[in-house]
Amino acid sequence: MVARSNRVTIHDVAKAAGVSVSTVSKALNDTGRMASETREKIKSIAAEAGFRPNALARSLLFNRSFTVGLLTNDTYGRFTLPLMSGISEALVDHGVSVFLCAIEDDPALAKVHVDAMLDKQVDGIIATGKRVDRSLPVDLAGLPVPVVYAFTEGVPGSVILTADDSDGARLAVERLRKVGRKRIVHVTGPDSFVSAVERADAFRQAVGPDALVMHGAWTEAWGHEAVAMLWGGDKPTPDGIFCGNDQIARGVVDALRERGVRVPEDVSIIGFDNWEIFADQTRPALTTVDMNLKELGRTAGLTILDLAEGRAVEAGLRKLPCKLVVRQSCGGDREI
Amino acid sequence: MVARSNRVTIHDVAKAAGVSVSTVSKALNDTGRMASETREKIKSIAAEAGFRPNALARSLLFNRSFTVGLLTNDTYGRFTLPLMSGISEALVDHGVSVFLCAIEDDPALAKVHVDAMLDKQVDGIIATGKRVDRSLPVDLAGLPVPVVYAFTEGVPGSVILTADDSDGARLAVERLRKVGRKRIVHVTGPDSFVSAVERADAFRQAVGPDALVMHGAWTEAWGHEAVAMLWGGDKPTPDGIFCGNDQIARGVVDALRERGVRVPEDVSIIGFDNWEIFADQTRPALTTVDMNLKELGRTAGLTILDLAEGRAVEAGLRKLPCKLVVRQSCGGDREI
DNA sequence: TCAACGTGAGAAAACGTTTTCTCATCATTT
DNA sequence: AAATGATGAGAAAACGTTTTCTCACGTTGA
Repeated sequence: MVARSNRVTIHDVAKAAGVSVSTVSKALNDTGRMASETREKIKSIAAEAGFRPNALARSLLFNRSFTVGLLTNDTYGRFTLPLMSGISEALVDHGVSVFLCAIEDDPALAKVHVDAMLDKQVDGIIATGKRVDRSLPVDLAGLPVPVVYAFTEGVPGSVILTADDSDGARLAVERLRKVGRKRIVHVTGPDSFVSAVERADAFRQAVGPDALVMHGAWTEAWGHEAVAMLWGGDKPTPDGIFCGNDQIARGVVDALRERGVRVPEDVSIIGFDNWEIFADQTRPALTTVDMNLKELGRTAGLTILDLAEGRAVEAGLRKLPCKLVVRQSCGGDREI
Repeated sequence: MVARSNRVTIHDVAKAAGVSVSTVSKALNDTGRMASETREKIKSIAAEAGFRPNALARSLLFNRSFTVGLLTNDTYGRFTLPLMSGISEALVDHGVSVFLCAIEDDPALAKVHVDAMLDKQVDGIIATGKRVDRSLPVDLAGLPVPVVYAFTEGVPGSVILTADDSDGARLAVERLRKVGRKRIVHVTGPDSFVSAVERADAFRQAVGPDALVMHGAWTEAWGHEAVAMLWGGDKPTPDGIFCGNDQIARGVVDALRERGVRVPEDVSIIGFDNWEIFADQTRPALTTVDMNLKELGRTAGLTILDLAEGRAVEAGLRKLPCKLVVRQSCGGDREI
């Protein structure tokens, strides 16, 4: 047929132990009946030979590949990597490995990857992306394996996991209040993003009816611009700014410094995302909302496992809480 | 044994077509002898039934899983993601999927993942990391599958792929010269990094014996600090700065702006890494050296495939050329 | 008319496991 | 002494493919 490798199989162990393969299998799996002496002998011979069962053969038998696919169009990895990390962490204990497929918004490529995963009999597929209000360029409904959507739009009736944006906004406002801020504004991304809108709504709810929300791009430049607008007029300037992401926050902090406004003494800043490369490098380092993506990944992994093993899982959208990561940009970080 | 799935197998097709499984197999693979009429009929029946061969079964037979493992300790994904993207792109045409395993510098975790990959009969393993002069916390020598090291330290005698740091430095200096710069300095990371040293050496080679190289941290803060040092004394200030990464470059650009020094009119800046989130967001946007990590990934993928299929591959360190990505921070970007 | 040959298609083995079933042996009970 | 039961271990089937071998049948040539 084809060149055989030299890996040691259960047959080799059987031969070495002078027993049948069935006996070896039962010995190693602690099943069946046999003299405990035989069992131990076989175990030691197998260990010595470095025998490890071929997972492919077991998969074929059990119809379980102990493999899941992670499909993403987030080429940057901004959201995918923490998620992946959580998934992997949750599943490695169960002997499950993860196929990562980056599909770059290309429907044809997506289909190729999905088919390849299906052919390899993945136990399930986790779909993720870079926005919760956009779906991947491929239809995952009606697949012969379970699907979980994490941080991306999913079809109705499916399991969808996402971060609770409202919770994140509440956390931020709560903190700003706690450090004594009264005039709080929200500088965030475009209102075409559901996330931005949800946070803005929760922000208004928490701050009050006349709360100011400024929509713009998700960029540092918009942070600068927003500061120019806020400090440029003759209205009273804010003493607390909740930013829609860490890049905007970075822009805001830099712009304030250029104006001689002190952060956090004069104004408290809170970001969103906890993208460490920004949050940590900004001076002062950003206090920011963390979406707990790793935890989200862990949940996604365990959910797909439940599904794969036939346990019932409640369908629908499930929002996981955020957490606040306290650094210096908001103040109050020493009080603890 | 276990719950069977309802996937359509070759047996189902055979039954539907009223022939034997061997005939179906030969029909679909265009092998063997049979009436072309039979062949076509079987093909159409298979297509209609949506038959796709179970890759697990083929793998078992061929001793090839069409699967490779990517092992990384770069949790950030700064280097791993472009690499992964290239690997995947190169291999998807060959029906090969990629297991991604993030091992976070944990030897035990690494071993677990490697064992899991081996059990699943991966055709090869690609190791990668965050530095070319550090190795992963696991010994990959003597594995029963081929290993390729990409952007991480590998054992002697193995295949090691990395970016050509010297080439990158030469590219940068060449460009600075081309836009007319005479007093060029290099602000880079710690000299404990082989990459930093290699680039520094190539820089000196290109600029001349009295070239100034400043080692510091890989941070924006160091960029600021370096500018303070360069502009703080009474020596002539440089008119071109080659930075060791984009974060330093960002710091340098910001510090210069604060001093009223114009970029690129007065001073040309070139970064390293082409980390778009920095390079693109800096004002002016950074001209920077790109290590071609995606191409490196592609090469790594094809190499592991060669190895897996028994083709000879020359062992040793192979350095792939960099490329310069021209934006605005160096000037000369309109001349083209 | 008979041998040689070509053609179409199926049977069976193989890949490496696990599990069910069967069976031989030996000890215990009547 | 014969029947029963417990114990230890192996044979075989199964998972879904591919490939080699075999064979029946029909055609061609002498």
